[in-house]
Amino acid sequence: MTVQQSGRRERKKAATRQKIADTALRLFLERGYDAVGIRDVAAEADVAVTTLFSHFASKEALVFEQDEDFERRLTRAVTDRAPHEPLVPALRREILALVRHCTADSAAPIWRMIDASPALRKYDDSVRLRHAEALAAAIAADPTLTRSETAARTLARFVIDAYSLSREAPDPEAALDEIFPMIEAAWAAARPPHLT
Amino acid sequence: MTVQQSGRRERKKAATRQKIADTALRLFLERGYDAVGIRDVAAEADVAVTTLFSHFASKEALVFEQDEDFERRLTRAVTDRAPHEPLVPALRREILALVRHCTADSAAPIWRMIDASPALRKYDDSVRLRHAEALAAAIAADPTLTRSETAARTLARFVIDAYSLSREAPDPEAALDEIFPMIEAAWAAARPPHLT
DNA sequence: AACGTAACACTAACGGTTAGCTTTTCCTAA
DNA sequence: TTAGGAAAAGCTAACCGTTAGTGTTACGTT
Repeated sequence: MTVQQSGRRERKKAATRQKIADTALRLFLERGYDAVGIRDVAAEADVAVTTLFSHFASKEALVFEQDEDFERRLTRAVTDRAPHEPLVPALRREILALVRHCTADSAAPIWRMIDASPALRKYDDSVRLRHAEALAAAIAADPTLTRSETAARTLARFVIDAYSLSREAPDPEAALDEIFPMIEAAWAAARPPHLT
Repeated sequence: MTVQQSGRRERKKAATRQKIADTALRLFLERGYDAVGIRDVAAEADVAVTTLFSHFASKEALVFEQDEDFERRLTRAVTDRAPHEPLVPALRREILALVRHCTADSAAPIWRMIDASPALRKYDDSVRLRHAEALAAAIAADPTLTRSETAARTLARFVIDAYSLSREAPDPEAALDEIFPMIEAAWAAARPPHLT
């Protein structure tokens, strides 16, 4: 049983992970994602290739280092909202915040790089689907919502679609203004679950 | 200028492509997707590895050989529907047909294989997104639909979501019965485009 | 102080994919 | 009919992400 660690080990591990991520992002932005190899990143971060892969599951994952934050924020928008606050407006607020975060000037070079690389775009797609599943689980777990599993999953997909479509739109916030009324209507039309 | 070919070349090319696809699918189903290498497929189909990759962009593409059919059927459901037939019911009919096609017993082993392989699932996700874009373009091009570009893209995503969610559901057709009323409501709530 | 183990390193390989180049096969225009 | 052009296919050799196998170091515990 491992209990009560002083923390040096954990801190060193976190530092290694961060150094790898920082180095990777810097090299990718300097030379382009495709022009930088895993061996380059490992050498520049002064770690072994195997160490790099013990911290990140793939080369693409180096770019999406903080996607767990994204997922947590989404599910918390469901679970931590004020009592009796309607679901969809809460999700809309969170998606708006996330879209603003992604379209901020500081994040622009990263997203330009992602858009330029088919591998990264594909990875982003699959990440979004994972987030949709997590969101669906959070929605389905809310006892105040009397909707079926299928409706929960559907709403989750639609909300993630809103995020993705908004990011791609020329005017992201205007796109959200257009998409979320559609989602509201869809959610209102969702049937309650069958009681068997 | 190249014009008027007898067709032997094209037929041979199509035959080679088909032989590769058939061999690949057979080997994948016999031994498992991960257990069969590209070199195995090429050898068994009696072609060079480079030839294989001149017909298929990736190993995963071997499994999704006919995804262009899928895309064509979707866009035609929009463009070839009866005059003044409402859009969403037409799409619903087509999605239902496609879901039935995928969940038929004959297709079951293939989809079991896809579900078992993360690489194939990921590829399927990206294929669906491509189809959503094609569908969005078809919807946006219909002059009888007075909706914005964003609304068209949103509807396309929702429809593709319906397909994907339905395929994964325990009762696919019941899922469609639940999801499409939501899509109807969303489409009804979509704003007409701004006239500038 | 000694042991267990998590983190990291090293080498070598595997498997998908591509570049570079040659050969074969088909089409067409003289 | 044939010569020339080009598409299709072939071969070799490599690139690059990723992993297996096997130590080694550094930390935490007993």
